[in-house]
Parts: sequence; structure tokens; C-alpha cells
Amino acid sequence: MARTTKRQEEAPGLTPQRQAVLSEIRAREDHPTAGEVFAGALKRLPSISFATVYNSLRYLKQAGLIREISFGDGASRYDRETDRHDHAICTCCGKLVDFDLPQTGDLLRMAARKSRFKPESVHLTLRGVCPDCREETS
Amino acid sequence: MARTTKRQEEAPGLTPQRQAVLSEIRAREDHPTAGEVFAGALKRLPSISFATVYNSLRYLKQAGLIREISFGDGASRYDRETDRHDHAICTCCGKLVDFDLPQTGDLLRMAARKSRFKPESVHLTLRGVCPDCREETS
DNA sequence: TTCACTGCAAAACGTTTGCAAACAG
DNA sequence: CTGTTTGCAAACGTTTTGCAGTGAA
Repeated sequence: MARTTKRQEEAPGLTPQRQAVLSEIRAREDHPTAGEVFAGALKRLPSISFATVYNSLRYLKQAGLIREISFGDGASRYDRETDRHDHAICTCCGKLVDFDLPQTGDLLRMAARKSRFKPESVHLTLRGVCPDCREETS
Repeated sequence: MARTTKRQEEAPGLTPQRQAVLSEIRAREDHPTAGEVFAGALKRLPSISFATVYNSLRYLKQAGLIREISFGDGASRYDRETDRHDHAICTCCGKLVDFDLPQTGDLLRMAARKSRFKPESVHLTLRGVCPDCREETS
């Protein structure tokens, strides 16, 4: 296992493997699947295994360092942005981009009233055509 | 138009198997997984197979008769309600309920402006605690 | 006949788990 | 030492697919 001579852990349990997974996700602007994270993490830590990537993703997720999103296309995706935000999905090319809608407090309250749930969070998903695809088909 | 002797098909391609799947979904108030739909369809048509249920679900979905939803807990769920609506998920028991938020036209426009997508639809997901769970822990 | 659909089993995915070995404290 | 994490492979649950057989037009 890697030498931990220095103080390379910013949080308890943040092992080199988990670090590699986290770095990979933070280095990307997109929302990679677990497989893509694995491919990237391999370059950072050639000895890392697939199972460890999955374990790390689970750890990082529950530690609040990354976020998991799944929009029903098979594999889950991972998001470096952990603050509340919304997603837009291109129905043409599948691209997934972040955006943030203001006034979500109002939304939360309205949704809670309609559903009678005690609200915790709201998430909005927009389906549409991204600028790139719109340009192509214009 | 001539009276058809056996008018058992309301749409072209709506075979008994697909009918059974559709009936099962329409008979339920919840949002069953494919496995649950299969279990229910079996009672209606004991000879139906798992693969046919999946094929039927795909067919019905693209025919616009049902809707598929997936909120990242493993299996997809199927919704008899095809009109635009939103979902609330209980973080305690996993229950999934429908509700409809008004003024989604405004939301759509705002989300489109923020994301620069050509909008098609918006969907809102609320996470929180359902009335039943709230009562239990009160 | 032609064509679409079924049913079965097997494959294909994405993900998790059992376990022994390696490590950290 | 004890508890945690790794890596591997095998298992798992969900979904799709290949293909022969069936049934309707």
C-alpha cells in the first residue's frame, strides 16, 4: 500500500485510493459514470481496482464530498458539485449540464404543500436541446 | 366503418400481453418496478414471460401509454400517469408519490434561460419525509 | 407467405459482496 | 493487537438479446 509518510489525509479515512477517485471527479467538468471514474483513477493510481472505485464512490458520497445522480440511462453519474443545483439533459446528445435556479426556497415550500411531505430538498430536471445540438439542426 | 367482430385491440399492436401489462399498471396506485409488474401480469395472463413484460414496457412507454421513472435506487419504476407531473420521494421509507406543481411554464422558461437549452419539459423532485413516516417519528 | 410478437434461456450491464492480505493506529 | 481498507473474483439484480416457434393478416 502507498506510503503515508506525510499528512496527505485531509479527512479521516481519505486514503490514496479515495483521494484518486475524488481528484478525478474534481478534475472533470462533466458527470462521469463509475466506469469513467475508474478509467481516470487508473491513470492516477494504476493499482486501483474497480471494486475500490465503487467503494470509494460510496464513501465519498456519504461523506458529502461528491454527489450521485442518475437519470435513468443505465449507469449512475457522479458530480463534483455538492451544493444544491439543477440539471439539464439534452434529449439529442445526452449531455448533462448543471445550472442553478434561484428561489428554490419557494419551490420547496410549494412542493411540500402539494405533496404534504416534510421537505428536505428539491431538484429540478430540464429536458431539452443543448446549444450545440440546436446549432447543428438549425 | 364495418363493425369488427372482435374488437379487442384498442390500438394496433396492443396484444393481450401488452394489454395485461398496461392493465396491471393502470390498476395500481403506486409505481411498480418491472418485477412487480411481472408478478401482477402473471395473475392476469399466467403464460406471460419476464422478457415479454420488459418488451411490453418498452413498447407502452414509447407509445406514450405509460411513463418510466428512475430515481437511482436500482430498478426503474413505471407510472400510469403520463401527463406532466412531479414526484416526492420519502427519504425514510422510499415511498414515491405524485403531485403537480402549477406554474411550471414559468419554471420551464427560467430553467431554459439559465441552462441555455431549448426547453421541452421540466420535472421536479422533492425529497423529504412522507406524512406516515413523520407521524411515526413524531 | 410475411411479418410482428412471444417465450425461453443466455448474455450484458452496472453494482455489490465475500474473503484473504495489507495496512493504520 | 484491532479495526479498516484494498484487490480480486464471483455473485447479484436488472435489463436486453438471439432465436426458434406461434399466430394473425
